[in-house]
Amino acid sequence: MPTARRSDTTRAAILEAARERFAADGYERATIRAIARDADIDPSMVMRYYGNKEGLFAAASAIDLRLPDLTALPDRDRVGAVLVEHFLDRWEDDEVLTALLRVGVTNEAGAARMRSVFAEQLGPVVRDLRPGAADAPRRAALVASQILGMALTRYVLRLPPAVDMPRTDVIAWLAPTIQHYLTADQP
Amino acid sequence: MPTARRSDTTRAAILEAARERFAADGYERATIRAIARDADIDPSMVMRYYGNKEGLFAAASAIDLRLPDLTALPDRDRVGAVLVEHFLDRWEDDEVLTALLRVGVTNEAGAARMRSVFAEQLGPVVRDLRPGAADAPRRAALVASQILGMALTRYVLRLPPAVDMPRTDVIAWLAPTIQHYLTADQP
DNA sequence: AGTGTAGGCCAACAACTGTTGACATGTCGT
DNA sequence: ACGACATGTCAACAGTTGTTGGCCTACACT
Repeated sequence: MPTARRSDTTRAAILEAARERFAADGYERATIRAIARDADIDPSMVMRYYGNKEGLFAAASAIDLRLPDLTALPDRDRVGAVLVEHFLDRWEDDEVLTALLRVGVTNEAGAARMRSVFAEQLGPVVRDLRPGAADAPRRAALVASQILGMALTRYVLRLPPAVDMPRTDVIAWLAPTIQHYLTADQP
Repeated sequence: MPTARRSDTTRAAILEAARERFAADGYERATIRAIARDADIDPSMVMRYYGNKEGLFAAASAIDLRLPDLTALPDRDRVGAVLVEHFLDRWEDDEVLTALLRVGVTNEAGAARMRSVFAEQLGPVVRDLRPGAADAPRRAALVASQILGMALTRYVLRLPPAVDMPRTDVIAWLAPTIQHYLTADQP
């Protein structure tokens, strides 16, 4: 176990500033200079600690969706609601998700990271829900399409009706959709 | 009626190249120089005809969703399927939609354009479907969230299961969702 | 035929980008 | 107290960006 280094606070400040900038501006417009200014350090420190801009993004975009174990849910009819609720929570308290979405749209490394996050974290959760079903990845992609679509319209594009919709209404509308994608027979 | 100018072919070439670049690269990485190179003209011509980069984007991102009149549909239960099919068509033969999506995520002018397109084109179609209903904008936003979410995962992020899904399967899965958002009672 | 003007090209600008290396400062073990 | 090493600062680099103004060319009208 590596002992705490004196520079850890600087590293952390850089990461936090980077996450904010990537989330607010996307990859290109989030400049190393602006990130360094936010973190109150010299731009060259970013290079020293993270190699280059890609390395910084890789470090800043590490994320754990913290998906719950849906098989442990007493009421199997509520998996859709639970999942929507969980994603709304995650999106609202972790700007990395918005950063990932913004960067993934214009940067191939960001898109790749987005793909692997969903394949490695959402995929297994969906698979465990219907053991032996070969179409689990497809169902996971359908879930992702609705979840990401709502995040896009509500938190990034900010379509007024999507922004104004109360959280409970979002859950009420989206839960049956997600439930359908997860549990319905193939149409 | 203004007579055809000699420069119209150049203007058109610039617009076409701009649409391609914006769709492929987003706003920041679609440089005026690259667009000019594609159109086989000098970068200064872009400025002469469109003022600046923002003006070029405004001109290149004009779009008509060509939404069908859903009230004229004989079978009211098929509005969801018709809409999904229509959007898949539009997305696959008009790169402006991808450009709008890519730019809207990192550029405020792009996001504004996206908002107005959906408010002015999708909004009325949804409103006409349930006359007198006050929640039409909300339903339109829900439809937008699912449509844009699928476009995002399939055409931009390229999640493999979403890319591999045959067109007919996409329609079969998404149609009930859209139908629900358009016609279900408030949950 | 001559001329005004629209169309087009070239070279340059100032600002900004990621990135680098040299140099100063501080901290720690000895 | 001294040297080694981590931490931080400064200035500069080469390249790219949007944008501008001057200049040349070819067409259209009288």
